[in-house]
Amino acid sequence: MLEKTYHPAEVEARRYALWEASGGFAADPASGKAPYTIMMPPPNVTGSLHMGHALTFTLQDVLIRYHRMRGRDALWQPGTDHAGIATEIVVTNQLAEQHIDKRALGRDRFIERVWTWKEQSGGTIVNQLRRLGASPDWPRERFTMDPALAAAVRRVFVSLYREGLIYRDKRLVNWDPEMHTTISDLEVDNRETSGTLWHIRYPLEGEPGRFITVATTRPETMLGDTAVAVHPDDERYEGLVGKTVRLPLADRPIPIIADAYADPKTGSGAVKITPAHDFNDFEVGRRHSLPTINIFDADAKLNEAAPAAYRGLDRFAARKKIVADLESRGLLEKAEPHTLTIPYGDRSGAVIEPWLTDQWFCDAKTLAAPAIAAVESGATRFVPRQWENTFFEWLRNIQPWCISRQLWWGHQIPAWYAPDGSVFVAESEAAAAQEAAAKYGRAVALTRDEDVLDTWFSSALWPFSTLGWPEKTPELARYYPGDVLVTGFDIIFFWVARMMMMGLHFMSEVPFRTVYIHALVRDERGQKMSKSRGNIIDPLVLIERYGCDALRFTLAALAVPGRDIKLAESRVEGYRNFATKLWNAARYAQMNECAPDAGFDPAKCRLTVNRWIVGATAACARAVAGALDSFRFDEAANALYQFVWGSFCDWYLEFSKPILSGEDAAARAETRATTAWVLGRIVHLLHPIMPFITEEVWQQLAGARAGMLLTASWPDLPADLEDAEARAEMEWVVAAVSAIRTVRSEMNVPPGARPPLLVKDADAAATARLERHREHFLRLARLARIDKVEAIPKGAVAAIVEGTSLILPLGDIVDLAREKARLEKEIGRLDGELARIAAKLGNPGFLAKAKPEVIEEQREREADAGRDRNRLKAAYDRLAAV
RNA sequence: GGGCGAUUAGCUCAGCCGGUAGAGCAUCUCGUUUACACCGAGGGGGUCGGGGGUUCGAAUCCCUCAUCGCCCACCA
Repeated sequence: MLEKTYHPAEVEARRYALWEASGGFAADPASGKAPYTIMMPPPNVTGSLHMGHALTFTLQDVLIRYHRMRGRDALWQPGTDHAGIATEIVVTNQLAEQHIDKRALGRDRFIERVWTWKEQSGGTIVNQLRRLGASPDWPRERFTMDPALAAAVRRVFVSLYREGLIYRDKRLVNWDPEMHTTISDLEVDNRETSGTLWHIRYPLEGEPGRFITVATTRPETMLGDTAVAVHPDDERYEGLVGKTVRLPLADRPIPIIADAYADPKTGSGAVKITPAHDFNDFEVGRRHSLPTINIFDADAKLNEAAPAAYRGLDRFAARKKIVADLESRGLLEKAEPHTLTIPYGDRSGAVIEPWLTDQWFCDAKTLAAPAIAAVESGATRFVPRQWENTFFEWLRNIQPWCISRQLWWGHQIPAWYAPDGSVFVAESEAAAAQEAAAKYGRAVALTRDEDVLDTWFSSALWPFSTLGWPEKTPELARYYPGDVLVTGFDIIFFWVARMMMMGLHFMSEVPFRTVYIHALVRDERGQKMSKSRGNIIDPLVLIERYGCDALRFTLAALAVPGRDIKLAESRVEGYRNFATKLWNAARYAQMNECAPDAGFDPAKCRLTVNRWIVGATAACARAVAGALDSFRFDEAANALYQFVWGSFCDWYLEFSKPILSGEDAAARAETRATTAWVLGRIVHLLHPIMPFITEEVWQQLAGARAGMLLTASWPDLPADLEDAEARAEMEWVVAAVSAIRTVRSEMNVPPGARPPLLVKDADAAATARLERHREHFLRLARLARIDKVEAIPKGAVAAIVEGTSLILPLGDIVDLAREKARLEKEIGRLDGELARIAAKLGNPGFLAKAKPEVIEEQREREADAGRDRNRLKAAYDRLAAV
């Protein structure tokens, strides 16, 4: 017997353990079924579940459960990411709390610490995924630093290096002076800030008293200036080009050059050029073969290239001092407020410094071309489609990808240097040594490159490295390419684009056919959830409060394509109520001995209600499958909600009551079997979204022999179960009952009173229907506190007038005055409608241009309204005569 | 500076290949009916952001303005 209330926590723990132990999550390469693959975006190994995870993993789990039920060999490949910089920051901070300095500890011992931390906390996120009901193939779980995945990384690196697609170069990079590492353009967070624009006078050499004024937001970088640029067409500076200025403070001569980069409309029109510390200036410097003077060290403190007075100062302290010194020398023309964007490291929060260093780069432009082509050709398609533009936009303007990081935690770059600086890139030290020996004719001492690779380099390989690549495994042949990638738009660049590039390059095939991009989860006011705002909703708290199924259903119902999700807790509560409703419906079925009957054939039902609910179930199944096939999780959820609550519970179960307590044994049996059958279909259809409660209900109703829903078959119901006749009849009854209820509430019947209700002017068909469903009418009418429902044939008006209460066909009232007023109003409304329709039908434009069926529809509407109007007028006249 | 999205009932949102405005929550009224008060029945509440256009007809298509949000960008 089902308990009186549903206890999510207990059921979830028990059911999950049974599922996992059953092996039902596992893909089976030997099954002979068509594969269906989803690569799980690996969460950070040290992370914990937030609402974004809850959304993305719920949607993935819905898809994987659905397709598993549809008979596919479903592989949901799980795993975690080592998250280089994020993890290194966490562990470094932990060490700092224990007053341990990372550098003092040394590389090897630091990495040991990280592995220890990973062992301790690495299980958190995967266990939280279990709380969410996720059903990936756990035994296949991978970690981006697994030996096999590390081998794949080395193979890819070496291979791209030999093709010339990975190279070492000295360029300006984004340098994080706190973490002491480079980061890629994508990891830079540009924030608008209010600052100051300083106008500085640079004295012209040999012309005392003459200056050229430059404007800058970063005066400290002037110490690295190697030119001043003006626009070639700028008349103000005609004649100055080619002259020399004396760079203040540094006291160096630098040339005035002409370059179109200088915008006459901006600042003073003359711009200082600091090739070593500004991306634009770097380009200008290249064009004019200017020297680059690097004035910062790795901490972004001024180095020995700066005048002695500034050496060792932090860049911000130096700025203050330089501004003060310029002012005291009368070289500061003015300082004005100015908004500018300042680059921050998205992980460390430090202000990023453009810095000239040797780094490893990946030729993203070359790799991007096939990725662009694949989306253009439709080999991979985005849902919603509009994200393809975002994808194209970025890939078409892609810059070289800086892949080296000066971190310790990550895949160390497989490059070794000989004493003369020659580099040997190989998959192992032995192989590098061999190459070196071949070159020098003797063994030489090699030192390995200290740097590690960008985290996203290894995650870019995820779709094939997890399947065993570069080995030719059966899994690789079977599960690549994946069917769908589910992820948020925020990592289209970081991850999706790079998987496309690597997948196409190494597998000659896209990594996935469809990319489903979901929105961000925000709070109910539309704010992004963040720790600093304090508006984080913890999915685990919601799970504890309302149950996992309620949370999953909420996320599915709110997953409207292309729109952010504003999560209101009241929604979760509402769907918790929905779960309770389902539970109680199951209890009702159980109390009434509605047991599943293997011999039940839904096509053979005789009672109208049963034929109707069978058809409605089939329609619901069709709607849910159609919605899930097109990633409309919201439509699937809503179709189920409406059907279960609106059709099954509100109408069907109420209808079943008089039958089940009635005399007709055959009708009782059929209704019991139908109820059990429909409930069975419901838990199947609902299972992908609400796995726990459906499994529990199914197991308790059908018994263990029936097998788990997890591995059950999707109920594809034949369309011919949808019985138009039964549906029409039920629609009539539903409309009739609704009308009766309305009437009752409009009659102002005192509380507690149970008036009779007379259905007036009933024609033969209506009378027959009312008789056929008499018990149902009575039962449902009693819900409206009405005890007697009678049909009164046409013409029996006198009886009505003497009666206590009555209604017109499907719902009008009776107290004479009220009734007259109501009729007047209704007739007026119909007159208005008739006038509008007549105007329409008298409009030549309408007749000429509207579709024939629309015109026909208007004619029918006119005829209906006309009939209604005449009937009401007749009724009114009769009432008026009384 | 470019691009994208949003603006519909008090709140959160559907509807948008044009044809009489919908749901959930909230609110109000009624209700001890043998699954469920995490319930049932019913009601009130919207000139679909403003303006213009196309059309017989626009929440739905086009233009424009306003407000909000996001992404990208090298502007001193």
